[in-house]
Amino acid sequence: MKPEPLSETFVQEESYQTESTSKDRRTSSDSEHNFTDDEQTSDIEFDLDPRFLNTKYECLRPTPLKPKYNQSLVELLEVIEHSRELNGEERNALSYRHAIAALKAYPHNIKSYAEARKIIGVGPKIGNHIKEFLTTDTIPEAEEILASEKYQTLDIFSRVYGVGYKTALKWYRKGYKSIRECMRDPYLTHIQRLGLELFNDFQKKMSRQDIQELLGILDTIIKSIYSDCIITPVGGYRRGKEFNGDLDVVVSHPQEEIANNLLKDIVEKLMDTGHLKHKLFYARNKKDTSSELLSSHRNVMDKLDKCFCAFIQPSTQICRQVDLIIAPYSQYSTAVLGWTGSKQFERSLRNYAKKERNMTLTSHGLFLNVIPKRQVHVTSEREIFNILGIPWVEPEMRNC
DNA sequence: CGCTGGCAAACA
DNA sequence: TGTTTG
DNA sequence: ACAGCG
Repeated sequence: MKPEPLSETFVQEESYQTESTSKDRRTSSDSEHNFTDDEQTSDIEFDLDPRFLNTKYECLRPTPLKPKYNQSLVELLEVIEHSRELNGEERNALSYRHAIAALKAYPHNIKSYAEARKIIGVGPKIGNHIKEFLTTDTIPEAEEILASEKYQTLDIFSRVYGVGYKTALKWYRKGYKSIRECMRDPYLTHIQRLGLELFNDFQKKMSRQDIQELLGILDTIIKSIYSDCIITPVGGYRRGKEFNGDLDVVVSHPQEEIANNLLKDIVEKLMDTGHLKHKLFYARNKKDTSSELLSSHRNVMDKLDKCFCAFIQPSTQICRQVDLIIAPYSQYSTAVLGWTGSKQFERSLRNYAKKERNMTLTSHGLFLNVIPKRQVHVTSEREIFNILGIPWVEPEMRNC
């Protein structure tokens, strides 16, 4: 559990923590011109605020939910990012996400094109958008996107559970303009029909209080089955979001045999008690205790069980999306880490593990990529950070 | 200039 | 296998 | 119609 040799990419233990207490001592930010060195390319960050860790790995620095600076710039870039996603331009969207994540973590407002371009992740194209923003206070392309009927329609359709950009585009081309029209489409999958029917409820955000109500129910019911289950809310709720579209929960139990059958038991009970209305997605992995098949002894290659549910919230009677994930005890910490997100934080972590540590991180384990692949046993989130040699990042600061 | 970019698993 | 999910 | 890296 000791940190591996550090690659000097991250050093600063301080300047790191939730920062704030911004005693603006000489951050070079006010003096809008650096003194001498303009051409002194000797070192990496000249102009950049030294509190900012300039890296392509978002997981190495804390990113708040709401940026303190560059907020409207971030919102506009997010419009372009989303538009790229809706057009299936995945790589392109990813580039915007890198730039956005950096701006959210950046400790003051960007003041110039040159400053922006020094940030890893901001290249010529996005740099130009920022330049436009600095003079016009908006980004023309983002405004055009927001005003376009196509974007508005695709945006709505793609929010339906079971609908991605391909289906959204298909419906748009058929001339549908509303959710109601989509419901008459003759080629709906079962899940899409459900998604359309539940659309209005699923669009309603849950307050933290709403979520606490649901957690109370889950806690009571799950513990009535096995009192020593461990129940951990993850997802946006754990990252501190005030309002959430769904609730993700990781459940585990110290005894492997019990954990193996837990999902079935929980789902049955939730059905019996009338809380669970629909199963949107049910993944049950063969626990395959038959020792004959597959690899050598000690196989234990079970993956997570999970069930994405439509769950009635008693106080409001609104249907809520609740994602239940059952993890064997041995995979509990990687499951919690993996399901806490954000999506970009996960991508970054896994990419870092692979590229910088020759390891593979997934929600069901941490592996060393030697031949054959060897599992690294971990028992806590902190231990995973330590092994990867990454400074601890609070869940509330994983919002990249 | 060419390659990579996070992943696994269900449904139709 | 392609599409979608978290 | 993106950006970084080797």
